[in-house]
Amino acid sequence: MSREVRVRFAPSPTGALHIGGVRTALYNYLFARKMGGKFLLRIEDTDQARFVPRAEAYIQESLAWLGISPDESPWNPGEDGPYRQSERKDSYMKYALDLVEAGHAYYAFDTSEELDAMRERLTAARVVQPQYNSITRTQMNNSLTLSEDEVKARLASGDPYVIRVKIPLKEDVRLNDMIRGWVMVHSSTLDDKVLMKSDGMPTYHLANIVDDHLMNITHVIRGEEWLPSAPLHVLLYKFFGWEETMPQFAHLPLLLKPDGNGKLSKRDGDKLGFPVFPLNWENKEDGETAAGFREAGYLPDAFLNFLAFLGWNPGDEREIFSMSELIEAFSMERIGKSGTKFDIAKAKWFNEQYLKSKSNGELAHYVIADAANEEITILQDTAEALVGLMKERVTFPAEIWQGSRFVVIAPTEFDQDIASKRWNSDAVTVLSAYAELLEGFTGEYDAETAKAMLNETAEAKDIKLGKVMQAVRLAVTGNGVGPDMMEIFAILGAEEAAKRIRFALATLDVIG
RNA sequence: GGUCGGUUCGUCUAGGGGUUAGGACACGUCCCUUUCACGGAUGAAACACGGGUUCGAUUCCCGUACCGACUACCA
Repeated sequence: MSREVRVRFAPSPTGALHIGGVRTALYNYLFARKMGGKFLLRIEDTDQARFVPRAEAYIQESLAWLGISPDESPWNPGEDGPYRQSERKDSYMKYALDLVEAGHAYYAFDTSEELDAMRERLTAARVVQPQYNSITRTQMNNSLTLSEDEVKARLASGDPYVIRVKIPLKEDVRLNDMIRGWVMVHSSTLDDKVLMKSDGMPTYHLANIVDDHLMNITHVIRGEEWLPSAPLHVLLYKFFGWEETMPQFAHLPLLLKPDGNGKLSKRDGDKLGFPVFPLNWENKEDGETAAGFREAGYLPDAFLNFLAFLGWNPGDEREIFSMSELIEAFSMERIGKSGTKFDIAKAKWFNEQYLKSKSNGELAHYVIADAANEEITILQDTAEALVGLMKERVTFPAEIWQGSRFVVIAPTEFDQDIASKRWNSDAVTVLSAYAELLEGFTGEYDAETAKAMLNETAEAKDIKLGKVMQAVRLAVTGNGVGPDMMEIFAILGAEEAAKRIRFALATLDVIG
């Protein structure tokens, strides 16, 4: 009988949540939903030195922005809480002690100076792997080398100590990773990792096993950087006698730098000019802000779609997926094994696709807000019209207002380059006649009539419309490029169009 | 250095013992067009290398190279 699927995303609140972490959260979420199970969020705050208070809220807001909603979390706890490791602190020592009792762990009193000395000694002796292991522990200060009385005395006197796992000398450790298949490691290459730190907090290795067991986690889906320590985790499950319910592991391929070498990091984003975080993050220490996808203008559903395809694909040629479609199509088997280079051009393409697919009404608020930033108030109808003009030609919402603000603000200056090439006598002839026509016009002025009237005007003067079109655009918008001219006329209305043409006629000098 | 993982167009990838090795992004060309885009069409572009196994290997096995992760009282 199979258990209900329960997965967790377990970030550390040490700063902004990296995009790779967001993808890990997404895959966990998709898997849980696909399997009809639960997705939990657990905060791994066992490192007191690196703790950043605002990071937790950042994680919460990032997931909320993308619609990755945990079924259980510090903010909506279920029955297996608490959901912060710091609040579970008391339970870890008991488990560590159980391991000591069973001979699978031991106390170690070595100071960091002694540890450094040991590593130096081993390096000098050309030991290939200087580490605290089954060989070297015999030369250190621990409950395996010290007498029972001395250990008791040290413990009683409050000497700082850690608890280390006692890795067996010779044992093949194997695990069946859902993405990578069988991975085998010999225990002799593992070291006696610290389980309990001297500050009384557990390390990740102990805490994640204890918590995953207590919280009935069935699948551990995490980044590939954990693969080397996975054998240790398997050993720990065995030592605790929890093999029966040991979760299945799935180690996700890493997100790589665009230029090919190494894990994607914060610095890459700064260097290459794109975000690596979901939301803006202000670093309180240096006062700098790391860019976020949200603030850069990425739509949450587009970003989500992009993220899902970084290492996964549905196996057919579809590319546009909503969250529910992702859930439907998702499967662990279709996650790739190799690292994925981060390609911002693809992210932009997704954003363009989503922008185009949205209604003008949905996007109008961006335009209203951007205009408001310039202390210009525009109506919903106007905003929607501007969206209609621009949404198929931009990558980000901010470009809508930028590319159409001339509709609201009549040009007072004109592109000199275009003027010097196109503002000829033909243009002036046609525009003068068109302005006159518009000034007497009282009918419905839409894109079609605007065009028909312009055509008639040009024909009457025996001038090819194409020859003067750029001049028309220049007169009305001040620019040589932009969205469909007739649509612009329709939004402006006959009166305003005439006014602008008159202004241009009075302002610009005819060439030739 | 050691352990582990990975390697199909520039990038994301499909495929998989016999295929014209497919798609998408980006790029080139053409069409559409009042500009710039959108859109449509089209082009260039890949199985890291060497050995096996096999009638046949890009696909399976081994090795090499390269890339990466890990190698803390951080996660």
